Amino acid sequence: MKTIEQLLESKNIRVTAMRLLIYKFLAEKQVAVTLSDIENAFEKADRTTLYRTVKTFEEKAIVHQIDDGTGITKYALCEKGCNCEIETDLHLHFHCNNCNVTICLTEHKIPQIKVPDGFISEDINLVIKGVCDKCSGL
Amino acid sequence: MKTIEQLLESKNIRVTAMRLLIYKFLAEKQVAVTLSDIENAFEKADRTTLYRTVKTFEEKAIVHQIDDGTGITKYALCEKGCNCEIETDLHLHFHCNNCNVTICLTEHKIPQIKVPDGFISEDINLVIKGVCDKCSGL
DNA sequence: TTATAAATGCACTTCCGTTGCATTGTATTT
DNA sequence: AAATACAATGCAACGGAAGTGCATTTATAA
Ligand SMILES: [Mn+2]
Ligand SMILES: [Mn+2]
Ligand SMILES: [Zn+2]
Ligand SMILES: [Zn+2]
Repeated sequence: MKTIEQLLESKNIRVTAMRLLIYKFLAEKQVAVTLSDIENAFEKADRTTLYRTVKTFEEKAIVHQIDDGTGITKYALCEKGCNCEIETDLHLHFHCNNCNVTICLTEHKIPQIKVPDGFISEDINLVIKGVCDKCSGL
Repeated sequence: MKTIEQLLESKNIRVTAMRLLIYKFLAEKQVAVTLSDIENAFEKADRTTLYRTVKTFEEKAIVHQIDDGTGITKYALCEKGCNCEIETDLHLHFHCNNCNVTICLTEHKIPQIKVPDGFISEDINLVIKGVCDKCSGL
């Protein structure tokens, strides 16, 4: 089991207090978070620092960005072993219309989609909207 | 073959010069357009009017909104016979990373996606990014 | 024609993402 | 340990796009 420090070092980015805190925050959350979510969790930190920290994490494939259609960018930790640098991790994302939460369905990979002749598929974004397990009561 | 006037009347919205122009503009385009695209095409018209016209078209299921992940909302005419009011028309959208164009693949419906127990799927957004037929040269 | 409601135009606001630049902090070299 | 080099942080400001309030114009109906 790698420590967070070791993870950051392995990605060649400096270990700083802020980065450790933000990583831990993301790790605790089971859901995708917005920049504002992080901002609210660390009121003392500057928005820009949080923004750039997340961007750095993204570049280094520590987190991935999620566009769930709400218009607000969300972020979630990558799975261990995911290789976002090379190709997108093609799991589904689910957005709950009731509690407004967005989660990674990492177990559910996006099926192969056939595109018309002449088109080349490089990346796929699939977001399902509906009611989540917590809200459906099923 | 319905005229545009008849279409608008059938949806219970007034036929105005602006609406006819915007409809024709959308009909000519084979690709999804942004509000800015429309703005540039009709420099004399006010942005708000264009914005509200498109919103009206959307409510009446004349156009549908497309979130292609670029962060800028795009719009395209609905197919005749689509029933966006009741349920989303589940066709794919393709975004070309080269020419930056987004198009409706109306013939390509989104396959059935299995969601985990307890989750209820109400709507699906599927965007494929890559190289379009015009750009691929295939 | 007049009354009623919808469409349009202008101004303004809000929100998110993003950048420039000065300052602080960390690591490396001498 | 001190000096150097570079990365991280904080503050301020910007830009684009979406959205709203309100006055004015235009279309429909009485
Ligand atoms: Mn995810
Ligand atoms: Mn479409
Ligand atoms: Zn929910
Ligand atoms: Zn193209």
